[in-house]
Amino acid sequence: MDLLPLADGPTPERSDAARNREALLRAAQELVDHCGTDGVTMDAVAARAGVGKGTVFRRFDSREGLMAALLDRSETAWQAEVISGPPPLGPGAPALDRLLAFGHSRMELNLRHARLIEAAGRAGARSYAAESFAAMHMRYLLNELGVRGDIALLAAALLSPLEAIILVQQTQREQLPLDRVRDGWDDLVRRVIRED
Amino acid sequence: MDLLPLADGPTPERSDAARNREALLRAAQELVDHCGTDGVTMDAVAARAGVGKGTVFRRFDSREGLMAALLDRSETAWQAEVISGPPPLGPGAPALDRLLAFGHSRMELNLRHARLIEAAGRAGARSYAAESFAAMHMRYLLNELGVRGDIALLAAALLSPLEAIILVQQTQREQLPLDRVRDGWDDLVRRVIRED
DNA sequence: GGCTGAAACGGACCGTAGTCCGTTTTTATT
DNA sequence: AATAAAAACGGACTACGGTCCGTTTCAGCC
Repeated sequence: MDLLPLADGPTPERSDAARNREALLRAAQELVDHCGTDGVTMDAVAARAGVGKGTVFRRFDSREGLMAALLDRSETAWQAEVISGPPPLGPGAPALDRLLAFGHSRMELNLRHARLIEAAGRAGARSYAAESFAAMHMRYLLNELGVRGDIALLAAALLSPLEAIILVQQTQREQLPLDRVRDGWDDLVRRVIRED
Repeated sequence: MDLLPLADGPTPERSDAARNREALLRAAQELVDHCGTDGVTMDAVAARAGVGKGTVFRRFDSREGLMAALLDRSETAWQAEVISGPPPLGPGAPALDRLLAFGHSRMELNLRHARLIEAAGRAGARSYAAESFAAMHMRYLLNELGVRGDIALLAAALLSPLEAIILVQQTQREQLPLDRVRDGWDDLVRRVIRED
């Protein structure tokens, strides 16, 4: 028999490629921290990582892809909290409490990374995609609550107002206090899930 | 006494400026029609309108601003329908019927202009801004329905799922039938407005 | 170690958004 | 009609995202 592993998916990354990916992410993060999102030019990232510009594009496809990769780190950490962190965000609390905590937490996360999310454009569309973790978890919680109806669309409806672009509009341009926005979302949730 | 008119706002536009604005909008629209949104480069628009590139930026600030100006025309037509068109979108129908018609109509509009809206970026943020016509009308209808609570936020919550970026995700990437998305929104509305 | 093919690299190059400033046009005034 | 200030114009110029392709490096095999 041969030693080919059974479908290990796409070819594993070559060592220099992996090294450069790390260096590039590092460099990009540092640029975000020191110079803000606008300071993250592809040339600057390449230079700081000590590689050629072509390499940046080879690894991340586009500036948006690079931004999305940056986002992905905090997204992963957040997912871990939802899956196995302390309640009420993590498991152990009643479903409604978890749902509200989920929304509040998502709200904070999206606001904190608003500029990065914007810069990631469509590549940063990680909330509202049905296959996204956030959408799946939202559907799960709605199910737990015994909500009837088109769960997928209800989940999307509850996630939409948590999108960074909406929250920035409300809290920054319209100067609504975050508390009020949060309470408004809670109210929305209660209206959506209540029985007749 | 002097003849200064009482605050006629910002200086009126000079004749050549007005002429060029028209020519530019025309040129941009033609480029959208013939070459798609991507074909609308600032150089192409300037060339087709027979003016210099600097003029395009002077009139519209940025590519996003130009796209937003294009959008503004259909937006205005739509507003006219809502304000004075035939029911149920226009006045004369029961508030709930108007609200549902409003959502369906907005959904179609946003989907039809999805690419333009994306290209307009933040300048195309005409739906979810509280001062926007759509938000104001939504608040008005919710009031008519006697809905209690934070009307401004409820309006935003009902408008968010109608954003082009969400609808494109649902109908194109996830291949949900438009009917289903529409029904989902109707369901959301009924849940939100119903009394306890 | 040496070979080989595939993968990765790098940086010159291209297209486009946006800026800048010297020149031209408009409009109000006399 | 002449004049002058303000506004608008135009196109060369810059910076950045993205591509291309000749060169280099890696990994598996003898």
